[in-house]
Amino acid sequence: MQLSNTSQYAIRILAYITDKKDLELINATDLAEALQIPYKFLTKIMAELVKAGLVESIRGREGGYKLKKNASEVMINEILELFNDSIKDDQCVLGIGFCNKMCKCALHDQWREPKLLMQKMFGESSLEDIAGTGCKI
Amino acid sequence: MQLSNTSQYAIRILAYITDKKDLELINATDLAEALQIPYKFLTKIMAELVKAGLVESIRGREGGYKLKKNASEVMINEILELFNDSIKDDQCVLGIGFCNKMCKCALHDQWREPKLLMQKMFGESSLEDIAGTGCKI
DNA sequence: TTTATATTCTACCTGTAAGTAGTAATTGGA
DNA sequence: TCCAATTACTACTTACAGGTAGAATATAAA
Repeated sequence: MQLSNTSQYAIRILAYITDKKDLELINATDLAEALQIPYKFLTKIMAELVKAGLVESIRGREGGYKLKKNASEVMINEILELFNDSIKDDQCVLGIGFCNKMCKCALHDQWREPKLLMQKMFGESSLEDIAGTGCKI
Repeated sequence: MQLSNTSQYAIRILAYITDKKDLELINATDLAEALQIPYKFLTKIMAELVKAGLVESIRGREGGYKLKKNASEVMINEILELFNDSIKDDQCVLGIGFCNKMCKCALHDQWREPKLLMQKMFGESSLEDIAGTGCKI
């Protein structure tokens, strides 16, 4: 009942970059240090974020990363979808692929409300919304 | 953002046994068939449920399984704990072991309410409560 | 006592997420 | 031009959940 490490890292990385938007570029070494994410694993995630168009990268000396989209337009859910971690409507707590309106699992109705809250949380929070809050790691 | 397959199977198995409590014993073959769980994997889970004291097993011909505790006294959460799948108070959506009151992650406050709902759902629903509801698989 | 039907135990296989290693490609500055 | 700093790419390793295989053990019935 947790997001994957990769998704959690990705959200934290993007929130951090958003928060530091006064800096033109942030490089992988600084990100890994600040967010306590293994450097090599971080660069792997960054490459996916670049490929997905969320982040722009500048290679070579003095290079680094910056947000490509407006932080207020990037919802958390968009990040989760990249890593197949978003909460689908037909996904249920005892589902394993079986659960639907015809054949409800035993916790189907109780699961509805927390699921909706989580979907709302991920669907309506933008990077800008979460960037300033709380600790950075 | 899902329970492990093992936990989901375990809950469904126990709910099914609860629902069939008029039968004295149910064997692994019937459970696997009825719940569409791979037989060998099911027997592995059953052995854990027996060891945990939730289920009693009778070996040999005409053997099988039955609930050992009263179905109204077994909360879903007790099952989840067996498979390290229960929702801990200090577990957070972006946590990875970091999140606490001193250093909140960016979604800490938004996570509170769905987490409480899930804890309530798992902590206050007994096998008896869920046994009759919905489809069996 | 033998046999068929059960659970139990130990070991293995498989797929995937997480993480690591090394090298290639790019680029600004000395 | 050359070097150092940077991202990108490819491949590998590790850990673990999920699942499988086969033999051991137990027991009721014939």
